[in-house]
Amino acid sequence: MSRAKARAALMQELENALRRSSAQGVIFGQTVANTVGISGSDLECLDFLNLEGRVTAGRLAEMTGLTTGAITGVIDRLEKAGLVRRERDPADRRKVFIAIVPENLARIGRFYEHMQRGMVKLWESYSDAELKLLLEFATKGYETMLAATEELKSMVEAPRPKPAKKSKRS
Amino acid sequence: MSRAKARAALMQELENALRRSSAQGVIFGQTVANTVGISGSDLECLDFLNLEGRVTAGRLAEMTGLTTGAITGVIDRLEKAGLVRRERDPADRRKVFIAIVPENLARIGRFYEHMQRGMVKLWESYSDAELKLLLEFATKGYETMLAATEELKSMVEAPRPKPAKKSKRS
DNA sequence: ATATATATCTTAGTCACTAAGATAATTAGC
DNA sequence: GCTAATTATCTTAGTGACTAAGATATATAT
Repeated sequence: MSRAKARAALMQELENALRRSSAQGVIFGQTVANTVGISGSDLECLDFLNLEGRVTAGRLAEMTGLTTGAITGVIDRLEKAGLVRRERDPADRRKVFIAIVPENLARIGRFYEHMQRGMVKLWESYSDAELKLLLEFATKGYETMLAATEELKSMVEAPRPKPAKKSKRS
Repeated sequence: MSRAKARAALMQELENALRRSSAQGVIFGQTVANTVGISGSDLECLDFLNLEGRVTAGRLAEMTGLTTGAITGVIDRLEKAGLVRRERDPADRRKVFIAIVPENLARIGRFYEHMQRGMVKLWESYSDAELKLLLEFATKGYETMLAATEELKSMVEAPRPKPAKKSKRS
């Protein structure tokens, strides 16, 4: 096999591996959600809250791609489960910040332990330089996906080049 | 900052980056599905079919974690959209193989093009050795998630150590 | 032959989602 | 300051994908 072909094959393998692991990540998430007794979207929102800290309901809608109405439902369920708290912004009383309730989040952490241990074990097998390479790859991959998502949205949001406002009505 | 601390911080960054990109991957998938006009699960199944080739309905259920009833619906919709075909196994007529219809799949490929280009560009910036490192990481990450998923399922499937059929009734 | 097992499909009911509009608070124009 | 427009969340009605349980059809075992 030529060097170029070998490289193309390597990239194909990498693509498949990334897709497989991405799909498995989705399934893992669903499984955690089932175990906890909440929906996949609910868990996804919790995850965003963990990453970004206290955010408004509207921002959650943006981040997840759900409507604000759906987010209201998500927050209702998470709040009832004691996992998050609504906090009205005193400076702008229209806004509702959603904040995690760390005490109760602990009981979810339990379901990530096995995963966490496995991942740490994997990460530990790499040198600092290798970890940096992986971090850069993950970051750039994220940026690529974000850009592709925006591109796709713009394709779908402007599908009609205008109803062609005919100057002469038929 | 000590070396150990710097390394821990690096790992934390890597974890966040992986979670972010994983979340964005989910959103990208949802966006593609919306654009195509099918559900997220439908697209996920198509993706599995692309990776694994012709598979049975039951295997799709296993792979996605959906019930066989739900898979029937997925296949019905995909078949109606002309994206897959049901093929009864002549050797075991209970089985239904699901096969992609490549001609019609092309119109979906269009929505992956931008993403694909971005990813190829990213991959090309790495040496063969680096690509191998990334492939290994993705593969091991997949295996870790798979194991964690199985572990989680066993936690939930055997939550009660049996009604304890006591040998000596109290 | 009959029973059991396997693979998919059907049915009834549930739950999260969207679209549209209601409510409430803020900002802008006059 | 008063009215209009804007922003942020919530409410409501209706839709669609999902699960659980059981039906159907085929295959294997005793």
